[in-house]
Formats: sequence, C-alpha cells, structure tokens
Amino acid sequence: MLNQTDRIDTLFQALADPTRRMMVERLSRGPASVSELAKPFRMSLPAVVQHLAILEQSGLVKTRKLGRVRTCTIDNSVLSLAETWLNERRQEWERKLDRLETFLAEPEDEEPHNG
Amino acid sequence: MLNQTDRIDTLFQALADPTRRMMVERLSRGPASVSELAKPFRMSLPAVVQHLAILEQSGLVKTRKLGRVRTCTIDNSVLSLAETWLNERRQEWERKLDRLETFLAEPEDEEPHNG
DNA sequence: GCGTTACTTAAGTGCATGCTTAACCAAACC
DNA sequence: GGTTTGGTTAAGCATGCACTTAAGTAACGC
Repeated sequence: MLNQTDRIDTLFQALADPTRRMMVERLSRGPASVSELAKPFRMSLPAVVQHLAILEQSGLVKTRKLGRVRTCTIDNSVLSLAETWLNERRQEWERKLDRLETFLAEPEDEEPHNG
Repeated sequence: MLNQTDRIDTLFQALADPTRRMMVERLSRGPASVSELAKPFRMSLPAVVQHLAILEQSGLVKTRKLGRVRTCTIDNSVLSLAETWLNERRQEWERKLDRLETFLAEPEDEEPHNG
C-alpha cells in the first residue's frame, strides 16, 4: 500500500523524465493508443511501454484494452495533487516573506510571531 | 547551458526524492543552515549536502556562505515553474473534456474541431 | 594556539533506471 | 488460414543515483 509521501514520490519521479512528460503532454490533448503514443520517439516499443507503466503506477495515466489496442487517458486529479503540493510550499514561503516585510516596515513596538 | 526541457527535468528530478521534498518543506518555512537542514535526517552530512547540491542545480534553492555557515533559501519562482507546467497540462485536458461534453450535448449539426 | 563546529572533498558500493534485442501472443484483415 | 498489426514478456546491460566512510579545511570560541 502506498502512503501520501510515496504517492507524491512516484508522481514526481514519473514527471522527471522528458519522454514521460512528452507522453503526458500528448495525452493532455486527448487519449491515444500505445503505438500512437510511441510514434514521436525513436526508442523501441518496449521502452515506451515501460515508460507508460511508470505513468500508470503514478496514477497519472489510466489505460484499458479493447480488442488488441490499449487506450491511454490522463487523470487530472493526480496532476493536481502535485500542483497542490507545490502551491502549498510556495504559499507558505510567500506568507513568510510577507510577515518579514511587515516586520521590517513596522516601528519596533510589536513582536514578530515566528513559530 | 540548460534549455527549458532540461530545467523542468532537473526540477522534477529534484522533487522526486522524499528527503529533498522534506528539505524544501523545511525551507518554505524559512531559511536554514546546512546542519539545521540535516538535523531531521539519519543520513550522513555528505549525503545531505549531495541532496542540497541537486536542489541548487535545479534552482529551487539558493545558498550563500558567510563565515563557516552556509545559509539556504528557497526560490519561489522556480517552484512556480513546475506549478505552471502542471497547470497547463491540466487546463488543456479540461478544455478537451469541455469540448467533448459540448459535442455530446449538441445536436449533430456541428462538427467537433479536433486538430 | 587549540579544540570544536561547520562544512568539504574524495572514493567506493549496491541498487534503480532507461534502454536494448529476441521471442511470443492474439486480434484484425484479406 | 496466413500475414500483418498492436502489444507483451523476458533477459541483459550500461549508466546514474543515494548513500557510505575517511580524511581534510577553515572559521569561531576561549
């Protein structure tokens, strides 16, 4: 079973590869079969499928097979999981900066409440 | 020299490790020295510094040395670079879904313009 | 000046990752 | 029913990554 940390882990891991990011970009424009997905790349099909497997494990991509063709779709909710993580960090730091600014602008009659 | 793809590459790569994400979380709450940053972890100091180097290469963290202590700060603009990438993908897919919905809801007198 | 603190450098190790080729399977096509 | 087409399985390989220990440097505190 995968806890939250591990999920974000495999998620960023999945996005860390340029091939996989291109595959995500392709899929954000609409579903595609495995061979469609493979077309832009020079690498072998098994290599592409291995990348796809990693995207699936991360939850970013869902696939289902009909006849002999496997169709791949993106899962937006997982995409936004990463987005949220980044956003939280950024906001925290921005709040920190704001408090610092306020502190510097203020006359010395008030304490900063850090912690 | 690092192009846009490579930058996002090293950026997600940097975020793919739980140790490094925890370091980012720590730094989003305010600057820290190397040894402060290392404190929560069981690993050796050189290991922590290696992680830090990767965070620096990604641009996520800036450091400067004063006397013998190196102080680390987060760079929000780089954080939001990743955020933007994710957001663009998500929005693209959402627009796609909207168009699909519209198409399905509409009577068959109009063409979908997928291309 | 001498120890402690805060890193830094270097070298090595084991395991994960990103490929490859070769062979296989089964739906679709004629 | 034989051949493409679309994908799968398996095995192997080179490189990268996340550590480790050991030894070194340089500022600071007394």
